[in-house]
Amino acid sequence: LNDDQRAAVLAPVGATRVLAGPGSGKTHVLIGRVAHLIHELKTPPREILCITFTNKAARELRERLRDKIGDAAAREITAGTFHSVAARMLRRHGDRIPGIGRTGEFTIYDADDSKQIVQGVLVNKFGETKKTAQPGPMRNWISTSKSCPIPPMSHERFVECYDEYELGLRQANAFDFDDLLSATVAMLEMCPDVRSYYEHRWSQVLVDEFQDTSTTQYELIRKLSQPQGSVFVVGDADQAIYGWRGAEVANIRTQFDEDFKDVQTHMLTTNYRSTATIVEAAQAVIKESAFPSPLDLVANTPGGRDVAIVEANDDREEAEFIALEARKSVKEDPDLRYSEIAVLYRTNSQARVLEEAFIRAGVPHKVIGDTSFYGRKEIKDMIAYLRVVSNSADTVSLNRIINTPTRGIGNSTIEKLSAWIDTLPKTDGTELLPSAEEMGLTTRARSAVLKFSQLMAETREKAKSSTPGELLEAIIKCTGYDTLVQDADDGNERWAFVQELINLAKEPPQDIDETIQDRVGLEALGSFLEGISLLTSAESKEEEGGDTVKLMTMHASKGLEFNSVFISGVEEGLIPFVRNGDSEDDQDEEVRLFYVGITRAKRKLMLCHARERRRFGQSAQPARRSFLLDSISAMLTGSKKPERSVSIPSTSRGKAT
DNA sequence: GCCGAGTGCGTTTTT
DNA sequence: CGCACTCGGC
Ligand SMILES: Nc1ncnc2c1ncn2[C@@H]1O[C@H](COP(=O)(O)OP(=O)(O)OP(=O)(O)O)[C@@H](O)[C@H]1O
Repeated sequence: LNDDQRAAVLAPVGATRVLAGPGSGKTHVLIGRVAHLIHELKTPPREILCITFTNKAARELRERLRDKIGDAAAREITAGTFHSVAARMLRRHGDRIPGIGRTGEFTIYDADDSKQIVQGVLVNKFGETKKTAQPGPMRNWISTSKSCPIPPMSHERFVECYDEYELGLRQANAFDFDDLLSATVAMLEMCPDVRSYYEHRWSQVLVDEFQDTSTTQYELIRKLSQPQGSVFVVGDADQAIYGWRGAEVANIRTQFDEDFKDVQTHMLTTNYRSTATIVEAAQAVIKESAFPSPLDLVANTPGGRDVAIVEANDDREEAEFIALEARKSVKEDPDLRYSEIAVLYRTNSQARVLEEAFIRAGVPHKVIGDTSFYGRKEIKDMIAYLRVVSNSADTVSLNRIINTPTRGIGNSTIEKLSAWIDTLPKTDGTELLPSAEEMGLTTRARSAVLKFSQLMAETREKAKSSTPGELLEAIIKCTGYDTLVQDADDGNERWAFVQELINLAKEPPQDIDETIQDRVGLEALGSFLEGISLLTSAESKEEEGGDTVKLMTMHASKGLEFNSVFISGVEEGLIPFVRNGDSEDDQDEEVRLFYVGITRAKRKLMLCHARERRRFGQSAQPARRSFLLDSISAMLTGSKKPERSVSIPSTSRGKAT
């Protein structure tokens, strides 16, 4: 550690703010701080809470702490994202919130699940038809008004729908993503005993990537850091890139200073990651920001010819260049591994061309942030089964699987069934399935329903002594889902996905602390489902994915570092991304995003752009290189290290048209 | 209930 | 262009 880093680590207990430029070693400081708390200040490890941006970052933090503070202590520390930590708090104590109407088995609803609830509201309460209902915009509005301190304009109808939606969630014993944070804050406000518990449970709170915290998250930190006000936040306003989803840069800039007592601020400005040329390029970019932070970054490594601007004729050639260049650099440098190379882009849609090029070139690669696995029908079905077992009130999931595979419970039966349920006295929903005896259905439909409810009852019984994986295997067998999948045309492929999920469900659960946990039973099932709901784009099925080039958005690259970085599509309109009705703040965030991308590179940076790019499918649109490259290019030519400008000649690669 | 053909629409970033 | 979703025929 250098002097500044050490000073931050050794800061007295209280409110500490560390402004850490890219590559300045904020991870080291965080780890050093935890070790200091434990070793010097004798903080019990279990009283330490670390909030990270992804769960992967949390695991890595714990891993690196293991060497410093030992295995036992590392396990006891709580480390996770805001959402994971909040979910955990709600499971344990959420039922104490007056009128909350949820149990510890609540399901976490993602945007799709929420949309289903909204759809139900629009159709059943607002007289919309299945076709006319537009749940999407309504759900977005609800979500923003939940997480926004100043709710957006509210039409009457929205407010009414909001209330019905809330009711729907409650009846389903579910929270949506936004609720996880707001309900937790409400819990701490309304339940003094719970608040007191957590204040003692976590006496030391540390937050990474503080520049991207939302108002609600900040509120949570304020509450948890009481009564000592002992909180250690680390971040960099220049790397704030999540304003569009409610993050407030003001939290790190000014709010923290105002709200906490005697704040000590430390600045880390030595960049240990990148060569001087890369740091200069980054600075040339952040100069374009209207509100740069006061940090003045200094490189620790001399620069060379390690930044290049590359022009290609079109997006395909750009992609091909990147794939071949990646292969070449690994061939030429025996120390360079594919996993030390990253390709960054602005939009996920760019991944396709790039991936195609990597496949053609035979270069091992992995697209990070690809959530299509969990979007697959068979995977969603399996998860829905598990959810219903875990939380029988989960109507969205129940609707999904009640007739999958088909078992004679069609739409009309479901309608009659739910009409019948509405006539029943309100229950908490848990008795919903087993008591299907007296409803007015045909004998056939009734026996189908009874058989199903019996199946679910048995499965729930089995869940008490099974791991999620074993349970899943049992469900697949007794529902006949295996034959359903295997008999399909693409059965083998789809069955492989199911197998993958089973394997995942057999792995030991990963939690925000690693103290002993049951591997069987309903609680283990709940953890498994929660883990899936709260997966971040950084996490994937096969961890890390071996020695492969990583393809991801610049957003997903936050906090990572690579020997070589390619940035694809540095063109007007794409980087920085321009949409109509953009505010100045929005454009500033685009500049910061590019800054984040650039500063991921350790030794080599290639900024690529194409002269034309296919938008979606059809016409190739002409493209100009981004103005953000102008200052970099000027800086490269101005110095003694001339820009290694590469232009790719048109290839004669025949397009079979 | 299932499957295939046809239609319409979309690309900003994600917990 | 590719996909998600609908509708009509079986
Ligand atoms: N005192 C030091 N001496 C040498 N190398 C260091 C020192 N501190 C940090 N590093 C190295 O600097 C690199 C960047 O560290 P780290 O990942 O913590 O950056 P960071 O501050 O989190 O950056 P960012 O904000 O961009 O994510 C790492 O490779 C780390 O090993």
